[in-house]
Amino acid sequence: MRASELLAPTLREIPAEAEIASHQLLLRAGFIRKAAAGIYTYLPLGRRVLAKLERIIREEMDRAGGQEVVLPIIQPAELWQESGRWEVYGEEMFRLRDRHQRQFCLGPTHEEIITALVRSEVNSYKQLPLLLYQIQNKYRDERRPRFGLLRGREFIMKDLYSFDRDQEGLDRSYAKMYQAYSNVFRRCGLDFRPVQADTGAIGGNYSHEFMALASTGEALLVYCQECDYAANVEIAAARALPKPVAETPQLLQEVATPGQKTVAEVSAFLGITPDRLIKTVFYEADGQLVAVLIRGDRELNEVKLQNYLGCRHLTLAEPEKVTAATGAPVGYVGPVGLQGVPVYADAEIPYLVNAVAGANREGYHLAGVNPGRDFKADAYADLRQVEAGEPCPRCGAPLSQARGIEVGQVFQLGTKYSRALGATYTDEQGREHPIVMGCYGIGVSRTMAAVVEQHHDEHGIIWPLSVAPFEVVIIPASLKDDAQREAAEGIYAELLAAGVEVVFDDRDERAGMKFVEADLIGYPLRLTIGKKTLVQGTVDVKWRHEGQELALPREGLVPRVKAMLAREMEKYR
RNA sequence: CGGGAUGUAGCUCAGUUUGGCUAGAGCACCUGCUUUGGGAGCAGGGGGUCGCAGGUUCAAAUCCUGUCAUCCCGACCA
Repeated sequence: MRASELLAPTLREIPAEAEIASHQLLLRAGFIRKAAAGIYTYLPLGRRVLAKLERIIREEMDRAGGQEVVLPIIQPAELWQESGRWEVYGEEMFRLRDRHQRQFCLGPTHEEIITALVRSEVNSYKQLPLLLYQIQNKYRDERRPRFGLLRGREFIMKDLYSFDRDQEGLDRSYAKMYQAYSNVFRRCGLDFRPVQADTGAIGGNYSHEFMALASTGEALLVYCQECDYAANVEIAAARALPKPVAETPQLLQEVATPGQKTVAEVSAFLGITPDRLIKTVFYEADGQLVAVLIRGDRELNEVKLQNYLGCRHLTLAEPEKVTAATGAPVGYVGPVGLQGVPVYADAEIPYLVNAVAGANREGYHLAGVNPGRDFKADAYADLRQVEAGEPCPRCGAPLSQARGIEVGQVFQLGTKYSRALGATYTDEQGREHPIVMGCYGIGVSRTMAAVVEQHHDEHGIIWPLSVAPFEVVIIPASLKDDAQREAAEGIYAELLAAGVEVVFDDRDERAGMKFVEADLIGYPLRLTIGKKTLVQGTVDVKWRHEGQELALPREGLVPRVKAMLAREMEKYR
């Protein structure tokens, strides 16, 4: 490709809308342009990176036994009504009507449509297991799209669905995909970690997320330095139980705490540490008010709470409802004497001795609160968020914390969709069973952004060779110099003939500008031809990810470059 | 959806408080000359319904009302 013909419009300045490195650099280097909030156009360079990612994904999916299909983006409402998700998905689904007023949606995911296909085409155990996948646009009308490609409303996803006759079959499919995903992300050059994950609204019972480690990631995860335990904090189990306090239980006593409402205020006012407080938080779980108790220095984990309660919707209760239930405003509520509201306490709560909690009376707290004696919770459970440094639930070594970008997730769905949609098979005895399903997603466009988050410097992107839009860029220092132009043209022709993906920067621009742009775009390998190198019979060769520039002989250059590329590519196998 | 902010040239922004000349700058773009190993210099040039719609006024980028869009924080979420 000649740079003079390549549409790669670079921006000198950082677009005001972009906050994080991947968004800024993909815009500046001319890979993407925004069409609307959360909706992007991929320019030629961006399209080439996507193609590289997709190729790696296809190879790994095919190797694991997957078969590629293309499912429709526009899906009929009936299927979603059958599964019950037409209502559940709510505002996040893009909906539309055709000219006959029939309802459709733009597919936010494809479980329904693939299950419908399989129920009509698969009837026998002889047809199982089956792994079907596609690489397709997905549509989710996010309330708040952000961070460029990391959270869009239209995005590219690889989704594979596995169909097995039983749980053992699903376990095998799941293991295959887990391995395939590890291969994909390793080949993309990502520093990633699979973590145990919540199964969320999609349902199912077992799941891992593949996290690309990045400080800009939206997900928080913990992992063990000693063993291979790693989990999203949403579900990471808290195992640390506090040491018993050797203190004599005292009498319950009301203390005036005028104007002191938060944990920080109350603990400072009373001169105690926050871990002596009981925080009482009210939620509405599918419309029912519940009280949750947690130690003052801890954070409640809403995912754990929701999973424990088994409710569909969980929201913080309105302050008015809290007051109606307790007789006191938020900030002064507590478990002692609380009536008519189920109370769920974190597992640490029973270890507290002489704690402080709200008195259910404005301006007052209770001291000397002793769980069990002064109140009884309806249930105790692990409801708090795990923190860095706590012991690993598996081996006890300290946990570390990191942020990650969720680039993939694997789920065991079970029979949720096959039952809802009637996808069954007949076994050897002629009995009918629901097909056991799994689903496995990779955010392709998000992966592109994640790679940039991990591979960039102050000058621009540093693409891993495996996903770079081109492998090599050729920069002649001056095109006006016929000798340089001819030398560059010759190398370009040879590289093309050798099957190297190469851009020849044949634009009549200053060399400095070409270097700056090449660094911004992130071509892995750069060949520079100048006056000096011509005299020496050499070409300057430089990896984008290294500082050192090498002067290699012009003679035998192309085979040498091919060998360098092959060696570099070994990193991504 | 709640809170905050911003919409002026392709991009980054000034001008809006206190209404008043032909609406500005830098970058980008076009032409010419010079330059040519890290986003060149000089000269000339093109490009703007000031998001949109109403309103107030002799006069609106500027004030008022509505509306749309975009971004940030939060809530929510495969």
